[in-house]
Amino acid sequence: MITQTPKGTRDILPSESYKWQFLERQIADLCADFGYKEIRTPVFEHTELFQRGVGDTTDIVQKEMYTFLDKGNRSISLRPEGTAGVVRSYIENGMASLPQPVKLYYNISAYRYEKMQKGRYREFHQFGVEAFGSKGPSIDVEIISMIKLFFDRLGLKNIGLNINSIGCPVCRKQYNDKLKEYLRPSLGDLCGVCNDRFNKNPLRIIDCKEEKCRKVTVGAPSILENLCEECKNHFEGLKSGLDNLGIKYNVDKNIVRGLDYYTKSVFEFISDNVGAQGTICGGGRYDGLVESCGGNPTPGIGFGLGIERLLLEMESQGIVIPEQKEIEIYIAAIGEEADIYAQKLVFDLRSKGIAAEKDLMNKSLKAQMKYADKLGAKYSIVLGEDEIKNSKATLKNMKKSEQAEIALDSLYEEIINRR
RNA sequence: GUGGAUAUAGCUCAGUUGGUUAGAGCGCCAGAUUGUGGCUCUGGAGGCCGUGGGUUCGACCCCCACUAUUCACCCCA
Repeated sequence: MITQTPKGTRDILPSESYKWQFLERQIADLCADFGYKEIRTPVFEHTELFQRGVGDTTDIVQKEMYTFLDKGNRSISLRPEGTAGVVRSYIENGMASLPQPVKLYYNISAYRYEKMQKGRYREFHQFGVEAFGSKGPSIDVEIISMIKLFFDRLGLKNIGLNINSIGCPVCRKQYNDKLKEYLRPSLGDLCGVCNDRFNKNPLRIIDCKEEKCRKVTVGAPSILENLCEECKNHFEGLKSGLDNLGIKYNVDKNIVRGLDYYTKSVFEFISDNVGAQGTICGGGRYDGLVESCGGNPTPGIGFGLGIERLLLEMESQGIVIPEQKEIEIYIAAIGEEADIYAQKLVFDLRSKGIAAEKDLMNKSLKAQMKYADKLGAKYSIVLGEDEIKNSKATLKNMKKSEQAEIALDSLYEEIINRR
């Protein structure tokens, strides 16, 4: 059907769009306070970028990307997340020669071919941040505190923060070997997917929800206890930094994140109101990503925050978002002459920044008043022959039902004075 | 990819053991003595009853398929 949006997409109608605009303003303010500048990258990139950047072994790349050949026979993919494009841009535009760290944010749509569910769409929107060049835990703390403040400003409560460290390539390799050793005898008891994971990414087995796999992994060595000295110190630095800011967190050894590029710190903000898709925000450090995409070795960290899920959470917490500015004055006109006069009056008011409306449907006076009421106009005036002849009219306060005689050429001042 | 639920007006939903012109509330439009909204009343527009087959004298209702929506698994924002 051509009168239906494609699966997993939807229209954002005026009854919703003001909420999005509100969040966009909040995001811009937040990022200004933290010194993050906006970056806009293309909706599509070369498929190889995501294969390299997000990871060949991930579900996202293997089965969820919108990939197609363009007319020049290039393999193109719609972005399934925001980080890869930003990393590409960092390298391409030589941002390594900018003052470090480079702190960027974006507010984008992203695309994944997934089965629909509450809080999960094929076209979804993400507010994300990426910071390049800083390897200490202090920027990890900054980024987490930024999200925390964002939620606080929106009035959200009870959003849990889980953190973990998944180590660097060095200690993760050692840990993986240890884990494989532990799991090898019980390989037959693991699910099929985990048998695949055993060679590709054994860390993910810890995260498996299958009952039989959990049984096997109960006593498995944890990555946290097997971090190298540097990673351990980094994680301690993150925790004490959060303590210092009074940010509560829970260490969850099972957070692994589905994207391959993460190293050291990973974190997620969780709600139980959104349904099965409770992760409102997820992120972490990716110290090897810039290099593996072809840049010089550069540490990085970032997060992605799902706008749809955020809105669901705000709704379930009963948070009211202010609507667009109301119509200040409705000018009702009777007859053709008055209508022409009203057109000019409305234009003059609008030119000066006053939201004004007039009839466009040839409605009766009564219907015009009704319409003014539905628009939520604060004031109305009625223009007929007499008013135009005398240059005077009655200004009516719609809420209080009070009326006052005013001169037409002082209408602007009268409205301003009543604000 | 696996499993469940659902599909009637713009929205939220009724619709009798299968029976003749398919209903309500909200919303929209217009009126209720000629120039003033909200409350009330009256009227109107608006439905291929998701699509296609089947059973039946007869299907919104029963059966099958498809499509779409939705929830969960998985994955993730």
